[in-house]
Amino acid sequence: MSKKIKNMEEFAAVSGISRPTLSKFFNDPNSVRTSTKQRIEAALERYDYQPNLYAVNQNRRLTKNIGIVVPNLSDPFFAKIARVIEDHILQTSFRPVLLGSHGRPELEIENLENLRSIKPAGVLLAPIGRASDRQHIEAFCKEVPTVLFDANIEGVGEAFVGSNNEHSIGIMVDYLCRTGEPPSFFEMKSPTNPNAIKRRNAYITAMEALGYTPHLVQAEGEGWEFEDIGFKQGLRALREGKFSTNTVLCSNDRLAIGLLSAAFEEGLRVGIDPNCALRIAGHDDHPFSQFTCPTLTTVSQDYEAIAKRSVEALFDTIDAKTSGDSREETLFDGRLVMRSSA
Amino acid sequence: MSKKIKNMEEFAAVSGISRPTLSKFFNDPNSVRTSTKQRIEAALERYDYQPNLYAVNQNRRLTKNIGIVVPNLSDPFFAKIARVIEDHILQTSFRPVLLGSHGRPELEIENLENLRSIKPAGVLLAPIGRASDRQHIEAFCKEVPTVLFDANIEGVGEAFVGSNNEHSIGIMVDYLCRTGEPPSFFEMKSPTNPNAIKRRNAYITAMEALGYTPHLVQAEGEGWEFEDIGFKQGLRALREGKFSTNTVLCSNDRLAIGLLSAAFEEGLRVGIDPNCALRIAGHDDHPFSQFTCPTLTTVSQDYEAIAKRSVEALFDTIDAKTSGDSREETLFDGRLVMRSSA
DNA sequence: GAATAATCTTTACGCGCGTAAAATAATAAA
DNA sequence: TTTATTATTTTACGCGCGTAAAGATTATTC
Repeated sequence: MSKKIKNMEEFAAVSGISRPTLSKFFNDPNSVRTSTKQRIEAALERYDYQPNLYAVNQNRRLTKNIGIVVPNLSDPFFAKIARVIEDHILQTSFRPVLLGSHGRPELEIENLENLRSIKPAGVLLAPIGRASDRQHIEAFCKEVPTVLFDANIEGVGEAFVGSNNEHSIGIMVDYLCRTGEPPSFFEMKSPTNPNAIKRRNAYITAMEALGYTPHLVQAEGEGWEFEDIGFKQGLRALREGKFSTNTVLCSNDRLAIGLLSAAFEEGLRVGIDPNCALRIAGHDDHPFSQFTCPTLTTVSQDYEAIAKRSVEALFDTIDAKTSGDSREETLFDGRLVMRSSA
Repeated sequence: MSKKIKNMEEFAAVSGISRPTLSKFFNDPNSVRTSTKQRIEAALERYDYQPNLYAVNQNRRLTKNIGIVVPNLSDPFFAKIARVIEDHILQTSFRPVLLGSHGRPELEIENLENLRSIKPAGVLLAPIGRASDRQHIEAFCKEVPTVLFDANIEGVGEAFVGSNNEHSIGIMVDYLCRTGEPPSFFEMKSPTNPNAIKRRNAYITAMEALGYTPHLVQAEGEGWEFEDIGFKQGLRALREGKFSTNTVLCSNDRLAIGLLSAAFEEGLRVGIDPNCALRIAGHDDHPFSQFTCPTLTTVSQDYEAIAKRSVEALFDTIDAKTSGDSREETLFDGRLVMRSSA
């Protein structure tokens, strides 16, 4: 708790330990003898010193940084999964570096460029999706071990970890059909996210398997303001009677939250009860979906499993060093979360 | 679009520009003659080179990094304001480094430590609040120019930028009293955030000024799961008839969202209409408050102004170099957002 | 076209640390 | 205690870039 130490040389002088040994210690405290380790730690108590991050990393080919890039940190879904991933990384000797792309492909690329300049050991990337600059990302993945999560880009990155949309939409459609009228599917007309496409197809497949005619209701609009789009386009769809039955399955929870709001505006009672006019279901188990009115029936993505597996997959490829012979795709099944909206 | 360049020396060779000039260019492209700049930029098109970040910064006393630390990135309020701040910084030659503390004071300190090791030019910090390690933060602020925002810690940092809670609670109480029964105040019993204390006091003052008796309803609970606390404790308060009138002003929107959900659960109609059983108002204009059912009447914090002023204040102190003679506190007035819940 | 100013090149050193090699010291095994 | 093993110290060099100084080149001005 005293004098400020400038560099490792100086710290070596005051602590009575040679500089190379200190260097070893800071790289891995257990690589030195226990008695030495204790002496160093005692000295660290008394003197305020930490190695210069920039000098430490300048000769390293790789650092101990792991980049995390998500499309939009303002979306609680990504905030949540990023948080879980961060926690997993913090439990290792690596450090997470979290970047959000604000939904903008240019920023996504810029984030990757910036990451490249800090020479990360690896990167976990949830691509924006359709709008992403595939070429650029592909080039990046060739230089830095990268695992994609949430949104897949075929053939890019060392691995992909995400949700099994076929399964989750399947169980939801089954559930809805079993307990009431078959659902229409409410989605963005031109979704940025590839999961949306998979969900649409899964919906169609599931409906046909049950002998029903699929019915898509597509919302116009671009961007990430899903609640707003869900509200405005949902309101219009409700007024124009676009939904073929009393049941709507939304492509994601944020759209569902908007639709819920629109239904309320229209004075429509939403819920599973027989005296309700509408049933609405979502997908993702968005952090807020348990507080909507009524609470939202949805499919929970397995955040924990996706985060854990993504991190594992990344460390696997980092350790293996053998880049990209086999690209593994891991999909986790969702879980039906029955609440009161459907 | 070709050969990979290892270092500036090599890039100097292939581009025909001397290394010191290149160094100048990378520090400020406009510090070299236009013709030279063009030659360099042309070479950059053909060769893949970017200066080694670590080598660049190792001799600098300060880097071009600005740290941003918020209590919790999973809270859309902080996600949003962080996003606006990031945008402001991106418009300068500085780069934002965003860190969330997951609501944990240890992580907050760790984030600051990590920031210190990257030698940021300055830091924008929204402290967790009561739980924050004041001593540690104070010590940090003495080394790195730091501007606090959202939550104030008296005397710490070069400046503080936040909301004028007295004003915003004042106008809300006025509005509620003018249009119906005077409100109870629903809040956390022991809030982490200092704004909560100010809002409580502002509520009491405003009520007394209007000749009403203040009535506090305090929710037990710790942590950041405000919606959940608002729901559970709100449900109990409703059942036990804890609210003295049909009107409730919540300390923040997330609590209000929980209470809204509880009211729905209890079959209570919420809204400004005469045939409704309850009026609920919030504070913050949380991104989701326009999609609740009913939409939430609240006070909008001036995100844009707070973000802008915070960044300005930080650059002021960075430029001035003269650390902390006068600590400036800037408060922005909120704006009443009338929607349908109250 | 010469004089002045601005810019560039050459040369050289330093930053703080990683790390290799050889010598020395501390520990463990015999 | 001696020997074998492991850990530490000494010495020395390199990483990629910032930057200072002095001389050479270019642009600007009259």
